[in-house]
Amino acid sequence: MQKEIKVAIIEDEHEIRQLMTLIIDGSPGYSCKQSFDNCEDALLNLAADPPDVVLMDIDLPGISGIEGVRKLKEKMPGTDFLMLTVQDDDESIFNSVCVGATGYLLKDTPPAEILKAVEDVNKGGSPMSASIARRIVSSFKAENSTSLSEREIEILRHLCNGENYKVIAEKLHISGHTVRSHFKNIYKKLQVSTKAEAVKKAINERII
Amino acid sequence: MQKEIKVAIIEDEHEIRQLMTLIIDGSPGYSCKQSFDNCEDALLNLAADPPDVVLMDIDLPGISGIEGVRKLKEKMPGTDFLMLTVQDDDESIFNSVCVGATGYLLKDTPPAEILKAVEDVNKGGSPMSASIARRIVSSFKAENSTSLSEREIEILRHLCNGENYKVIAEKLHISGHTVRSHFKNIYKKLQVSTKAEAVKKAINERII
DNA sequence: TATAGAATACCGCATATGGGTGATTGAAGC
DNA sequence: GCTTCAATCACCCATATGCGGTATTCTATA
Repeated sequence: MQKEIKVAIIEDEHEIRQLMTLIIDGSPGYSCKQSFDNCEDALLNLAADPPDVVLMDIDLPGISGIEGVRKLKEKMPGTDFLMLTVQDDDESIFNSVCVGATGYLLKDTPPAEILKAVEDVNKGGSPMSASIARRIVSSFKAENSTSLSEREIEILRHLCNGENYKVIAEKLHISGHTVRSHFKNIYKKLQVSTKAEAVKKAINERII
Repeated sequence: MQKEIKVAIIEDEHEIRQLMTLIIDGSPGYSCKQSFDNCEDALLNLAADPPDVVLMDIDLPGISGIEGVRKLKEKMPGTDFLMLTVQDDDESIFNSVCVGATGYLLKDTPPAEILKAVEDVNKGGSPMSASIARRIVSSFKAENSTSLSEREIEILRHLCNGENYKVIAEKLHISGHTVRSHFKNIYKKLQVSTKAEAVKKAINERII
């Protein structure tokens, strides 16, 4: 058997924290010697003996779990963070993974699956509750069908590289006037009126 | 028990296809009455009786599995696609989820887990092999270290909404001059020189 | 306490940009 | 043969933008 997986818990509700601690510490292959009811204490004490995996709640008094991951991750880059929360809104999910959480479980996850998730994280995976995974995967899906012509997409691509009309015109061997005409049509089709919006839309809708 | 989950397989290797068909069709709660060794045939026949889940290989003769998902998804928007492939490069993974695959398994996944994944997909999840999930989650992680101040990030956010200096100034109750000063600093820090580039960088590096 | 950085504010200048309008050409489709 | 549309080019005008400066205030933090 491999080395025991060292787990820490940050969770403000005593009952849940104690229950989780008991479950983890009582399971062979896992240990949980550190638990906190807020991020501030964790920030002061956790880095002294970094765990392999941290189970992190989001709705905490003081520093939120998301902010906590960001700060703790700096001190313990080798530790994986697994969110364990009731929050299932997009903002919480995406902010969590953006700051470095490697997994995201909802609190209705049965204990056996939480243990499996901890092991999974430790092995290099990213366990997520089914609905969370779906949302993350869906976020990649292209919302196709913007009726931009080939040429317009080409120009949009140049725009995204920060090139101005003149440069684009030179690269495409057309006049600046033409580039501007294309831009006007692109703006109309994308329903925007500035370069900034066009770039945003181009990236978010994966046109480019 | 719920309705049987109807599964279809698209996989060019006969042995694997037959084996998978047998495993799925032989498992209670699952049926597999349709299997193809290429996307072309699937495109002609599958939509007549859309399955719940399609297990899709990527490396196929003719139309690739990724292109196949894109085309089939148009015809059968209610069907979920689960990639089952040896390809574990970033391009395959991200292209798959971008065209609409809802799960991604590597071929070394044991049959029991494949069955579980099919069920998971059908329930609204997005099963992924551990290393795949990690890669997708990691793709969100902000490569921090853009030392933008809070205020600068706030201004960048407004920029991404297509607002110009004047509008941003009004919204933040500061003068246009100040907004422009902030922009200068933002450009310096991001090493860009236009709004378009700034927006691109802001989105790609998830600063906003 | 000294220093750095953040946020604020201002000036001037050359150029880029967005809006409006209009025209020609060639290929695709009816 | 006619229509439509993408692609090309053109002009006018008001404003926005990027770049070069300079300066004050406040707050961390070394």
